[in-house]
Amino acid sequence: MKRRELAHKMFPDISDTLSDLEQTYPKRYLERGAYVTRFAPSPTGFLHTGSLFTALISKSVAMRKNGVFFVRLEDTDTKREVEGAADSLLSDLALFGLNPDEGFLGTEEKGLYGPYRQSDRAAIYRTVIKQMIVDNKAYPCFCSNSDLDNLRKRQEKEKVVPGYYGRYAKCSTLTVDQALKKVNAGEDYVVRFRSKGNHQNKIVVSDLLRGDIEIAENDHHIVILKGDGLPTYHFAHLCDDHFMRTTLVTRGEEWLSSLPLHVELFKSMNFDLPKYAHLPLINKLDDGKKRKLSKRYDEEAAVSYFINLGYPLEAILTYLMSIANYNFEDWWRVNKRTDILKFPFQFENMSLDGALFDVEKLNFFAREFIAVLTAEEVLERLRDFSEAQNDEKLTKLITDNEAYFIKILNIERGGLKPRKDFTYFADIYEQIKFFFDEEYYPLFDNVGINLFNPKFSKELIINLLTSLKTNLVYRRGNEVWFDSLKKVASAFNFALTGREYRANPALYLGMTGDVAEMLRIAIVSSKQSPNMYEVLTILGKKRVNERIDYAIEKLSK
RNA sequence: GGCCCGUUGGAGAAGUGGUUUAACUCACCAGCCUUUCACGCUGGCAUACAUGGGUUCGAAUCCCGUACGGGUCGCCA
Repeated sequence: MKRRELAHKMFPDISDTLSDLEQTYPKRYLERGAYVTRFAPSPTGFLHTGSLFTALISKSVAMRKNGVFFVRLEDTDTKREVEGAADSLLSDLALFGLNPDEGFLGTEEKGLYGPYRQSDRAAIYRTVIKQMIVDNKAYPCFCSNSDLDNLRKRQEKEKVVPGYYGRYAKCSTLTVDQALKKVNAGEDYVVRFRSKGNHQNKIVVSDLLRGDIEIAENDHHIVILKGDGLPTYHFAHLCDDHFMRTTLVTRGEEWLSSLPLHVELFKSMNFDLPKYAHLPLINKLDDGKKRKLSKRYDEEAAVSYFINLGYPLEAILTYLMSIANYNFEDWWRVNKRTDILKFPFQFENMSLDGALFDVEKLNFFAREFIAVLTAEEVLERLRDFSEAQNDEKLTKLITDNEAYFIKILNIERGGLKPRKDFTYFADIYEQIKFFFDEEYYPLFDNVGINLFNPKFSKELIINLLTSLKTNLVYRRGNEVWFDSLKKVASAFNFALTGREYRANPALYLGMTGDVAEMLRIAIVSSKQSPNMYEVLTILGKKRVNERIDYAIEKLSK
């Protein structure tokens, strides 16, 4: 048989058969209703927010019924491969706790269905293709790039669908002898799938999210093996998801249009078609228009953007899940500290149109998340963050002042109404740095000194601060302390309450709040701060007085 | 352009023919609380069912057309 000769000539190294592969990669034993899903990134850059979304859902679905979630590295595009991308993809995935049950893990592989890196699977692809050549389901194509360019131009002129199909599929009509001759002559070739489809026919394909979709049959003779000997995505999908026994393919909506092709591929090989869930894309609003998040233009497209700002990773997942399932937020409200993978994600509860990425909502979840951590947990994470960012100054500061940090982070933390003022970890030190003298003094020089209300004379402020220094009562609680402040204010003819002041502004210089503000500026160099009594207690009377003295000194100039 | 998917207030989104004068969450605004901020509470904003036909006693919900948005048409994935 001539075709066998051709196949052997093209793939002399292959002696295995399809049934060998079937035996090597047997069907998996699974619980009823369990899914085998996968995360299949190509190492062309950092983890994309959309990929994380897909991975989260794949993992959730697999976990539900003791299925399998595995990672396969799709590294067949050698031109676009980025050094180190595979490792960072994997480490980011691990950071998010989306640990695979099996697959490509960087330095090693786990599982019986490997190799899990496509560049290591050449023998498998070649075995399948060899059989396809024998069965006349595929053929070598000798068209050059310029041949294809010309074809496209011609088709554009003729106003027909561009592509290699039907009467345009020149090499599909080559006889086996002709092909053999070219191969023997050492001509370059790719391998194409011989489609039997008819574009006029409609087929029904099924998607877990969208239901049945009526769509034209594929009739394109797509490339399945590239000139470099590596498979294209479509063909790798066929071989890998069959022999890795994937039962549910979760991928972005952009793949929906190639589904007819994939259906034909599986059918032609008599492989069971996996189920598909084409997930909505995450978009962003750009100049009033909605568009897919783009790696190149949108900083929030790369998960690393949020990692570098120190967003709690749980919050990112929480946000993504809130996009994924409408009933998630209800669950979350009572499970704020529960592993998100415990949430029963369901495809039925997913909306079909791509959501706009909303940083504000992410910030909300992030604040909520940090607010329910203990001070120890916050510090632990702050330390991890500063180490990850190579912030030696902050790292050392934390190491040298652990107990102090804990006190600071404990202000108004805990209880039913915790303070919610940290959104991400890069934010924290900025907000609490006034607690450190080396930060406070320059801060007061640059900022604080200018914050005093011009309504009051410097002399008055100095006198008030001086009085506060000696008359404030610490150690007996917030109430007593604030009473002592009121007493000072009152002695200087400030109204006790805003209401009294507003009723008779002519009678007073100001109100207690004004005095509190002066003190606050002198102590924290800002008009805002957490509860002042707590701040003062943490700083200690000695340092408070030093700061007041400093403010007085500066005001006197 | 062909094909496919989608379309409920600024964002996410509930709703599957009558309980809808359309939930809920974020954002925003106001008031309360309050020594500031944050929290919390109360209220509000937002002319929200793309549009035109049809089916029906009745449509956000079913059908058809149109518009708009997105995706895809590679030896990229």
